[in-house]
Amino acid sequence: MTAIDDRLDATFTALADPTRRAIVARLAQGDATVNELAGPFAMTLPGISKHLKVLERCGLISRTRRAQFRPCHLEREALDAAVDWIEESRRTWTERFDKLDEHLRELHNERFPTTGEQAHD
Amino acid sequence: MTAIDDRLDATFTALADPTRRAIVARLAQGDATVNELAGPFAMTLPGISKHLKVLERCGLISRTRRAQFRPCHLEREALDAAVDWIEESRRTWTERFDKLDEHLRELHNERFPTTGEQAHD
DNA sequence: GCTCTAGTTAGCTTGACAGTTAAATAACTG
DNA sequence: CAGTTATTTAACTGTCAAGCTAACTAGAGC
Repeated sequence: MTAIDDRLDATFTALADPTRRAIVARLAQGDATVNELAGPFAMTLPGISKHLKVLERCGLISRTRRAQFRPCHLEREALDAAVDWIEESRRTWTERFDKLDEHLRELHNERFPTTGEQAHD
Repeated sequence: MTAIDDRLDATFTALADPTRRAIVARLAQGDATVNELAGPFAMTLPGISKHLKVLERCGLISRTRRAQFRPCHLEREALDAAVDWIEESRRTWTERFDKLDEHLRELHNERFPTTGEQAHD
């Protein structure tokens, strides 16, 4: 329970930073080295390195080693976890309105037993 | 561009806090007053009030006034925006692999001109 | 071994944010 | 109007994360 929560904290925190979102978006198009990722930003390399560490710690990216390069790779599972959480909330929310809708329709049918089914606003 | 970015920052930041996620989850089941929302938490009311302000500022919730109560209401659009951003990254990512897949299939067909179409693993 | 490139770690400053208590506002109730 | 309930604002504290510079590690190439 708390483990999942911690992971979600980390993922949403990671995505809360525009630099990190840009990095994720870039990695969505393919793996890249740290220098390639740093290119578009007016930020020092250590800054980028820190962002990558944040992304790595929450599982959003992974890094291998190729010669002196450390190519970064996007991992979709952490993204899935974030979407799943949001969708879960949305699902409940929608369900609730479906029930309300149903309830209103029932009320309507009680009042106008044989009238049509339309219940628009 | 930056406006959307700021909104996303705010939304992901809002969702990065477990208390706020719990509040969102609770509100997904229906509107609630500040005291009702505060109930489950070992936190003072001003603390909750602050969290609600964060959620309100990024558009995740809205608040009306009914007597001395201020019922909170979940707004799905901000949730949608967050999911949309993630899905956009995922879409690119998937597209890329579809292309790779296609490429591999073509390579395979070159090598084994008349063999079957299966190219698993 | 020296040097160039790629990247990380260490140490620091600054600013934002979570949480607190105490006091203020707003609306209902007698 | 005085009192009660619901909620916010103000002011303060402690923690944590973003950014920097400077120094370090790791591998490639001469």
